Amino acid sequence: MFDQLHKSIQEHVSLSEEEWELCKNNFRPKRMLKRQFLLQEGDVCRELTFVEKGALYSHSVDSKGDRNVLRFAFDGWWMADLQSFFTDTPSTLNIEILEDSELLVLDRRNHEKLLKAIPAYERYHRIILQNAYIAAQQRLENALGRTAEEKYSRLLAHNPEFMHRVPLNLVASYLGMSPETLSRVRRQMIQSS
Amino acid sequence: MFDQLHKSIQEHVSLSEEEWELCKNNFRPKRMLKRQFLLQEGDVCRELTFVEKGALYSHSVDSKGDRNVLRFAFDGWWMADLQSFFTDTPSTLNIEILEDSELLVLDRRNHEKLLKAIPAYERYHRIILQNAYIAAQQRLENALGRTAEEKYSRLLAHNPEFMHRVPLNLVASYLGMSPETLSRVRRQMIQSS
DNA sequence: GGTTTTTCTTAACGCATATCAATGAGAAGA
DNA sequence: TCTTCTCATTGATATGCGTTAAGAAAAACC
Repeated sequence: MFDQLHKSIQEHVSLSEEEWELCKNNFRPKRMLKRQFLLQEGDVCRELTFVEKGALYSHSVDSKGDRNVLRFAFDGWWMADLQSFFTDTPSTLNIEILEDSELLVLDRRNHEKLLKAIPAYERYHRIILQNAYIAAQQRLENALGRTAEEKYSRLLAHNPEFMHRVPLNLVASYLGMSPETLSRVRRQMIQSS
Repeated sequence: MFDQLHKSIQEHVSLSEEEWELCKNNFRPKRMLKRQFLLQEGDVCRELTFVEKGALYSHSVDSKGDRNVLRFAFDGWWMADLQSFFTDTPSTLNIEILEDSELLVLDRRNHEKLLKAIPAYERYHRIILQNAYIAAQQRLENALGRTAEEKYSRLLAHNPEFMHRVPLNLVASYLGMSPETLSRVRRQMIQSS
């Protein structure tokens, strides 16, 4: 039930047995089914979510009513709207379940309790934020000023797993292109190989 | 010389007098002039840079030889290629000085020393990474699937200071559009107001 | 197994934005 | 002051990608 979380933390820092007990007791397990919403636009994001098993994605809806996929999260990843979570303001995002999932959720009071109580827990969060920030920068680099084909190639190179677990129309939105364009790019790349 | 850094840290955490002394003694002041490069593509980014006063920007050069602006940094902001810094691998980015600047630089050994020695320093870094990550997510949200006019409007709403300190062609690149398009968008918005 | 729903592909057409080319306006430097 | 850069603007043309619409394929459901 807590395997992935334990693994994720141990990859970056080491916790004593007691610290780990304290830590995991603050999380609440939660199962959710495909198509359910973990967070709806307008609600405050009150919990950090760790994905033990499953798949989620966050998206915003723009003025034309189109979905824009912001990110995905799979086994061992975190998901939340940090902006809403830390400022206690309504979220502009939706978080939807893609595959039936086992989640671990942690509210802000418990998160802050752990940050204060366990220095290694704060270090763990610094490190994963560091990595998340680096990934976000690289995604920006790939999103700005690139052709549809380049974006798709880079996705294949860096996140091939997306193609197996996520419908193509969501991948297209994640890449900032229409499903039709992604389809055309894929055909061209298959033919010329 | 260390005013901005002191202010930035105090805004998020509190350091004792000794801790602050220890902290600041690990930074090295550095002056740089407009057009100089703080980091060149291919070199390893060996230092975190804090901008006491001035302006910088980072950019990558794509396959067609075009510059893509990744971000700017002004008084009180940090700048580095974290990917390169933490993995000790060659950077794909250039960091160039926009205005004559006073910088404070910190190498990795000293950074890690401070992280270990001063818990509040690690907390400070967790918090600014959190904020940087939130900003990066919002920038992605604004970059994907928006028209040129929407992108510019949102920049005016959220980062109006960019327009005063940065040439328009760099702003255009930051927004992922050509300078000509930015120019036209601006004209239309002036006329219709 | 068959029906319904969702996802994916394909083609025709149009538009937003890039590109190309030229001019103008400041700022920097001699 | 004059010259030289850099940066910004504008118009003409080209094009990549979105949009629309239809159908095919695959998955979900009964």
